[in-house]
Amino acid sequence: MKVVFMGTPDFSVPVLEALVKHHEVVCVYTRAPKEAGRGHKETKTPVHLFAEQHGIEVRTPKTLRLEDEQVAFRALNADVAIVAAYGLILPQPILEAFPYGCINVHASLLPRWRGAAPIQRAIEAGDEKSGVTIMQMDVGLDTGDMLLKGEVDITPETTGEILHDALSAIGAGLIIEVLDNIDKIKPEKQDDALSCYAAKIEKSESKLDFSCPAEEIERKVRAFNPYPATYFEYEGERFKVLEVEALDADSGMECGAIVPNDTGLLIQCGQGMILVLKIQRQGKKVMDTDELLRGFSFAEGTILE
RNA sequence: CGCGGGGUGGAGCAGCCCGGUAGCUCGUCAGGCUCAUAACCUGAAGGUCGGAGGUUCAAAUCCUCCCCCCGCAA
Repeated sequence: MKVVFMGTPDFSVPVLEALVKHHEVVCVYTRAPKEAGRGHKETKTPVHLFAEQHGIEVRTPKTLRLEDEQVAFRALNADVAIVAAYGLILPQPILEAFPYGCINVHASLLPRWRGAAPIQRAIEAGDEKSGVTIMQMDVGLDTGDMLLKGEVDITPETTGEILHDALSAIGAGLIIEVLDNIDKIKPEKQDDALSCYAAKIEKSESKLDFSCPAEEIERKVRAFNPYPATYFEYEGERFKVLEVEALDADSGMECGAIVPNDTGLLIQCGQGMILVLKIQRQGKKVMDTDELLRGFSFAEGTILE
């Protein structure tokens, strides 16, 4: 099929890669390059770079609301547009531009976790399953009819990164399957009653709140690993926390207290304690906590806020 | 020109501001103690202090340039 691809981050790349292999990708839409990274150099999106390497035309409109853009889009005369974490709203004329419309690769088992950060929210909430839903887009936010799903278990070891990579790969496989059977698949409506929204992750959420139960903190650390990662502050310095173990025991000290022990960095939480296993100091690499503790020590009894 | 931290024996850190050839915790190896041990004791090996210049009687420590890693911000 003749396909237009719309996507932006790393998540989208495997999907694009699969499309390139099995179909004719005539044009790629992605977010415009922006100043990012150290030195604020202009940076192209992962999808942009991939498309360039494969000699595919790249377009980076700021919005698709303008009629000129919509005309240019339709002029591509494709069969379908595949959307995977693109980042721009698609207005009605875009959704209806091609015979098979716009088909979205969404990183959750819809109708659960519609919205921006389904991967992290699923882990954070303690879901036992996640997955990918391929759906026919409509004007709502991830409300379109579902075409195909793929599931994956969330285990106690599943981090945001692991789930992200798994879903990206699953999505790449499913989209090919959908396109191969596009005329046979029966769209299924979403049950709005079962829906929930995966709010965008705010910076402020990265800071750990030790008044929460240890288990909740453990899930959040896992969900946010490696990005944006959780942290706490100690003597004005930021320590990223990449992996913890929740302990079902209490020290009797107040929340956030560094509990004296000879195992490692132990912190009292609202209920239970956490043992920090992987940590990253500012300017340093991620390391096992006991490694850091060979040359650095946290004062026992300090209350982390 | 966005802001900032760091590169010191295998690992993690200190020393650098106030120059005088390197220290701590751990690991490794050997020996000892012990019923035994990840515990303890004794000893040993292991570093051109990221690289190149410069200043100086003397630089890990001061100056210049380069390479690499990372945090914030975006």
